[in-house]
Parts: sequence; C-alpha cells; structure tokens
Amino acid sequence: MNFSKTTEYSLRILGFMAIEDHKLYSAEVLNQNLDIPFRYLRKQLTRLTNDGFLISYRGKAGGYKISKPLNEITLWDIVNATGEDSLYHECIFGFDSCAFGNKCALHHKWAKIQNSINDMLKNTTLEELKRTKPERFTIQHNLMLTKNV
Amino acid sequence: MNFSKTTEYSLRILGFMAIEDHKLYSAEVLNQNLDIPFRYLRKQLTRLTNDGFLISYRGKAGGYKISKPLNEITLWDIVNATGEDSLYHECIFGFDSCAFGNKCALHHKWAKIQNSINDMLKNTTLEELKRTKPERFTIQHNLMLTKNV
DNA sequence: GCTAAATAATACCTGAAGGTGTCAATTATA
DNA sequence: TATAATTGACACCTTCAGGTATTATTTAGC
Ligand code: SF4
Ligand code: SF4
Repeated sequence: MNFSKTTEYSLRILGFMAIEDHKLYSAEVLNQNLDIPFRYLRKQLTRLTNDGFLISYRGKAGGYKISKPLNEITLWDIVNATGEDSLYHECIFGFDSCAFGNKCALHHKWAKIQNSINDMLKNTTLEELKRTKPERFTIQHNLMLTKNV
Repeated sequence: MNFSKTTEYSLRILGFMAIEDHKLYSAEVLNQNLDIPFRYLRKQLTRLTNDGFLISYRGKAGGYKISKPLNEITLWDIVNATGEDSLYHECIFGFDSCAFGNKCALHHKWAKIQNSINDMLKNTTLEELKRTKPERFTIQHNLMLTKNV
C-alpha cells in the first residue's frame, strides 16, 4: 500500500529539482539534500535520464537538469516510469481474474479508490508542486567522512 | 501501491470462508478453492488462528472456522494483522519527517487518498461481502499429483 | 595536453518476503 | 488401541528490490 522505495526516490528527486528548475544539479548536491544512498541515487539519475525526465551533462562541472516544462511532467509519468508493476491489482483479493460470476461488494469500492489515485496522479504536475513554493527541502545530514564516487 | 501478497491471501481466505461462515474448512479444501501454495496457506491459517480470526480444530475431521460474527471483522482488522508495515508513509516522497516548513501541494492530496482508503477499510466488514452473495469463488486448478501435507 | 570532477556501465552483494520440507501433536472412527 | 486425517512447530530455501563496488568515459579549466 505504498509506492516502492524507488518510486518514492524518483518523486523526491524530481520534486526537489522542480523547485528551482533549469538549475544544474550534481549527484553530489542531490545527495546532500535528499536522503538517498549515493550510489543508488546515481543509478536512478541515469535511469531518469534514459527515461527522458532529465538531461545529463558529463565531465567536470556536469550534472543533471529537468528536460522539459514542469507542466508536462505528471506524477503519473514518474510513477509509471519506475516500472511499478501495473500499479495495483484490479482485484483486492489479488486474484488474476475475477473469482465471481458477478462482481463482489468489494470490487467497486476498491475500483473507486484506484480511480481516485489515478486521477490525482494524472492531474498533478510538478508545476503545481513548484507553484506552492515550499521553502526547499531540508534534510539533516550526518558527517560525510568518505568521498562519494 | 498494492497490498502485500500475504495481505491479499488473508483477505482471500477470510473472504472465502465468510460466504458460508460457520462451516468448517480444512486447509486441503481451502487449497482447492483459493489459489495459494499449500504450505504457505497452512502457515497463514495458523497465523490467522493465533490472531483470533479463526478457530482451529486439530485431528481427524479437523479444520478452521471463523471465530466471530462477520460484522465484527473489518478489512482494516485483517490488513493490519498481517503486519503490513504502517500501511502507508504519510509523506508521498517517503520522507520520514516533512522536508518542508509548510506543507507542500502534494501533501493534502495524498492525505485525502489515505483517508479514503482508511475509511473504506474500517467501514467494510465481511458481513457486507457475504450480503452481496457472490456465487462462490471458482478457481481453475491443475491436477494434484502429490499429496498435500 | 593534463588533471580533476563529473556521469556511464556493469557486475556483484544483502535482507527480507514468500515459499518448502520434515516431523510432532491431536483426534475421529473403526 | 491402531490408523489415518488433520493442524502445529520450526528450520530451511529462493527470489528480487534495494544497495555497493569498480572501472571506464567525458569535459572544463589550468
Ligand atoms: S469482484 Fe471481487 S473477486 Fe472479483 S475481481 Fe472484483 S474484487 Fe476480485
Ligand atoms: S508536505 Fe510534502 S514533503 Fe512534507 S510530508 Fe507532506 S508530502 Fe512530504
């Protein structure tokens, strides 16, 4: 009943970058601000790049930035790109296909919830997040003793 | 964004047994009707027994039956008993504590969904499922070549 | 051109959820 | 009281999402 960690990370990364979009962020800087293990963050950044959400710049002074207008990126896009496996099972019991001739009482209740989630994901863009101008993410961090690579 | 398999199994087991409650079901019969690996089913049955949803009868002609009136068992009870870890993260980004001074745009949207799920789980009992009288579960099964133990 | 700072690629490790295997304990019925 | 059918206990195996480690490639700036 949660998004996968990877999905949460993706939302977190893009959500953070959206607040000051057009800026170039290195993995190092993102790591200082978001709470994601460095190498896993790196992995997700290249995935998000391959999936078209980010443009990456290699070499010294390189980094990542958001690739398109914020109002063209919905949460739905982000969540689905993660490979979140079909988001939810149609059947609340987890049956592959319905076990009843005619739908049971839970079916429509569950479908209603699925729809409300879908709607919210499809109708929310990063632009909306930015518009509320939350005063940027603030993560408490432990001392960095090792150099990140 | 799905219930864990174990949660789905629990709903499935109790949902099935609710349709003709008071009946005594052996693990064998449940295995023939629900699509859950036999030994894992067994494990869950004893857990559901320990958690108070079922009463078990050992020995020949033994089995399980639902332990209390259907209207006293909510989906919420079942889902929570599974150990589904706190059902969902308050923050859609998966932060442990809020990363913003004042709530971001996504917060209330996500909270609204959480509430609708909670409400539906808390207000739905097995009795309601039974009342719609779905014409019992029908699972296609492969030949059983080995004896279940 | 050299070097340092960045990303890319690729392979490996780990913990926990889901699933198995074996044997012990209980009980109806013949 | 012997047997077979059932559940209980407990240890083990498997799979894969999440996380690491290492080395290669790119590029700004001296
Ligand atoms: S009607 Fe009930 S059993 Fe059938 S798919 Fe819907 S939730 Fe599952
Ligand atoms: S306001 Fe935004 S960042 Fe803060 S807890 Fe809610 S969803 Fe998370």
